[in-house]
Amino acid sequence: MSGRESSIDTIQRELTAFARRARHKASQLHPDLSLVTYSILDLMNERGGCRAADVASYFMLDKSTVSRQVGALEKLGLLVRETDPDDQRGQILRPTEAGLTLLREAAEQRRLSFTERFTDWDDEDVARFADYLARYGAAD
Amino acid sequence: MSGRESSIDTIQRELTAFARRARHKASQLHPDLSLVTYSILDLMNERGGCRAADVASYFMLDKSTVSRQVGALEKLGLLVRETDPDDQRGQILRPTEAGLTLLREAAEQRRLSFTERFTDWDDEDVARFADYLARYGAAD
DNA sequence: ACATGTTGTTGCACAGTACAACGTCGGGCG
DNA sequence: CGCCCGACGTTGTACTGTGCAACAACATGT
Repeated sequence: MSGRESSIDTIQRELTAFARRARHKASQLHPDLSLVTYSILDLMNERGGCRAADVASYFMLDKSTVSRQVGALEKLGLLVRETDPDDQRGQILRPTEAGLTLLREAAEQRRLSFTERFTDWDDEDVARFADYLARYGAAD
Repeated sequence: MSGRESSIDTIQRELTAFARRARHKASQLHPDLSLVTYSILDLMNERGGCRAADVASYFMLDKSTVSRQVGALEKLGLLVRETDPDDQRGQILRPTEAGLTLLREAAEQRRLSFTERFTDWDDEDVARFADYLARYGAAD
């Protein structure tokens, strides 16, 4: 197996292992926000409001799943939905203040944890790693 | 926010997004092997046989979860368990021939898919990306 | 105006997971 | 040696996340 192939194998394996651990770590990091709900809130926030269909396609989730998650988040008062004035079928999702606060806290927790594990990396390596991941993710 | 911090943010976000999509993609790639069972088989294979406790700690799973997954894999004839001669409590898990075959096929599917998305990366970048991921994963 | 497609909701079923209680075995300490 | 504690795995129970299918409401093009 060539060097390139074995590198690709490593990438595959490491990313898979990461995925397998992610749920557990997310629940450790911010117990009141699951990996899914965190991701959804985060996307809504970054996009400045978005529709359920966007969330579904971005995370490759069924729309029914998103519908329920959104319902749960709304019940918790973390987001609001407004019917899209331009399209009465759709609705626009936005985090509430409470949602934003929770999101910020969770992000802070995550950042602490991530920062800690990069202590022995120098800046250039961190930057390059981020670039590679972004490049990889962009094609997802 | 410093460049380093924003890089760490990117890493965080990309890894999380990846994790959210992983299950779906795994089921696309090899429908008869879930992300979990694939990972477990793969670990057993790479370690040349291992105990359930190893799997649990490696993937941060509860031992009951592992026990059930292993049970399922055994029922499918993909692995065998032998009681550890050195410690009658434990058991050593090994993929069967059928398990190895399935694993090889799945790995091939994955490799194709991964290879495809790295077509426009040059060798050095792929190698460095792999190194970074391995380094990251080692601290997990 | 009607057929077709898009957006979200609901009913149903199932996989994956955790936690707790338990049986079994191994190892250290009196 | 005999006991107790700890490690390994299994089973019962409950919950979350997920997908698929059927549906309702709205939009769009002909």
